[in-house]
Amino acid sequence: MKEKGGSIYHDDEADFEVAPETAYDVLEKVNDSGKYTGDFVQELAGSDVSLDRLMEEGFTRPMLVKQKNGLELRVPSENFTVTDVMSCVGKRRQLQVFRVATQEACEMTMKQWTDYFNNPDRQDLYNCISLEFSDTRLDHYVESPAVIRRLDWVDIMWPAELKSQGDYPRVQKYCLMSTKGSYTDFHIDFAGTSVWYHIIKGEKYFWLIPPTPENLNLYKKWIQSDNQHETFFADLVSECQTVHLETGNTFFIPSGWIHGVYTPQDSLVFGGNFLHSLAMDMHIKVCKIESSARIPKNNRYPFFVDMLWYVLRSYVNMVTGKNYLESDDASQPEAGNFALSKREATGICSIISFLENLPSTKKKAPKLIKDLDGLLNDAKEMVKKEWLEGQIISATMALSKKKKVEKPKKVKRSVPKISDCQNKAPKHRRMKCKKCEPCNRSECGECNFCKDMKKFGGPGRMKQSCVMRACLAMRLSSRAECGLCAGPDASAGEEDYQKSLMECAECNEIVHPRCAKGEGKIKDDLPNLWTCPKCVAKNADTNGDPEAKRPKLEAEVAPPQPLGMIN
DNA sequence: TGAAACGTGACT
DNA sequence: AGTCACGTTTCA
Ligand SMILES: [Zn+2]
Ligand SMILES: [Zn+2]
Ligand SMILES: [Zn+2]
Ligand SMILES: [Zn+2]
Repeated sequence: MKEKGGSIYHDDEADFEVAPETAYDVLEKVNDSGKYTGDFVQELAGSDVSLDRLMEEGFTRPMLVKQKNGLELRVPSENFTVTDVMSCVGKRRQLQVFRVATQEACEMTMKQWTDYFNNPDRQDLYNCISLEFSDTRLDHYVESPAVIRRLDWVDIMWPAELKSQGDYPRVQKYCLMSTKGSYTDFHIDFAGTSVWYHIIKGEKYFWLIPPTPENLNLYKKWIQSDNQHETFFADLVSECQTVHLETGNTFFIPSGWIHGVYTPQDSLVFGGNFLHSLAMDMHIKVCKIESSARIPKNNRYPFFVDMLWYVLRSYVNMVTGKNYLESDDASQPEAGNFALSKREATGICSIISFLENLPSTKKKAPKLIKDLDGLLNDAKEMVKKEWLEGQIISATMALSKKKKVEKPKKVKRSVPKISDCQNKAPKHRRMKCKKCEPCNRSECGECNFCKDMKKFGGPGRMKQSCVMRACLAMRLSSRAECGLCAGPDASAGEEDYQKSLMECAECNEIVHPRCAKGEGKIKDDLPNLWTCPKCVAKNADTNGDPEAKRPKLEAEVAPPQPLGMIN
């Protein structure tokens, strides 16, 4: 995963190399589109991207859907900005970004990133392609196309019990923010995951290469070569196709496809990676390539082997009715009544042989399966039996109907304690920011609050804003004052006076941090919100333990996840 | 002064 | 936990 700028770096002035630089001009490659004449991409209407179609065709060609209607994809409008992303994920969220000039990964906060992105005078090119946001408020604004949800192994194979606890491969929802001129060199997404990819705003330019055995061999050699980034991989293969994506387009990349990405315009993209039953062989193939290339764990599909065990157990359950999952909701309805198609059986054979041949160090039971050998034996028996001839995938079809798991809502914190009930200032009403994407939407006319409005023929009693217009960054009233320095000679009106005011989430007091003594604890849910020094001290008192509140239980610590989707 | 709609509390 | 109703705040 290397990032490069669109232009050649000087290689004539130094006989020492700082870092492997491009030996070609990416823009030149973009303009040389006549050279890459493959014909793989299917252009479809959203409603044509159906489960039936994918199961029939096997999802082996990239698909382009220009208008999202029919995909049942939920995304914000093209007015959604990087600032809105910040409002959702929090200013202090750490991002992994790539510095284009040096091609190195580095970290910055969401706030730093937003300031960088919103300033048109950019000194350096950076590219952010690895913000997984399913643990943030953004989660509710983005949902993958319906057909993807019915294929994604995380949704249909991973135990719901674990997923609802946040214990699952978190690669389903990425936000990609790319500056004009960014480039991601050729790669295969981890474990040969397929990708859905929706352009909220901007443009993307893909080079696409099918994962034929020849191309995979070339790719293997190329990623292990010393001069990988001096060679434009598309020039090594016999067939490559380019595709230019624009605002509103949705793109689907099949398993294993080798692709490079250029960013012709600043762009905001939502997308996700997924494993699925139509590409079992490819997942194993790519996993083996990654292992032999010693790809670091951070850049691989998390819990891939665990996932294979869960997949195997799901098929064994569907076909034989036997259950190897230690869980309450272990069995599917009508389990035991399904057969395997030839393609399913072939894929499952790949998985069986992969799991069987794991070195004993890696043959570790996933959390909810104990009897690995029993499962393997039953799986082997299962694939020996006759499979449904001609029938398209059956067990998979049945599994695709598995219900979506509900996330536990964020627990409303702090039961009102006796100490809290005292000296609480009256709540200050916050106002819509009028800048974020929801603030600038028009009324949907369909939600409960809209229907209540007189303008939509309702009684007008509820007096609430349209749910689609819920502000992402509710601001303090413009007449808010510092409770400490406000007075006749206060410097109200100065720009900083308003901007730096902080409201305490617990006692509701509004003060300047500089006027309060002690350290407050800034909150990221709303602008200008913190726990004031007084309340921080009070909490420390109440808890007895002044420093750390409560040590996190092992189960609460998020499992390690990859640093990023590779586009 | 009127329109918009926030925060809260009662009800289910 | 979700729905509904209302007094009241804020802005223009
Ligand atoms: Zn509405
Ligand atoms: Zn807003
Ligand atoms: Zn002050
Ligand atoms: Zn406070």
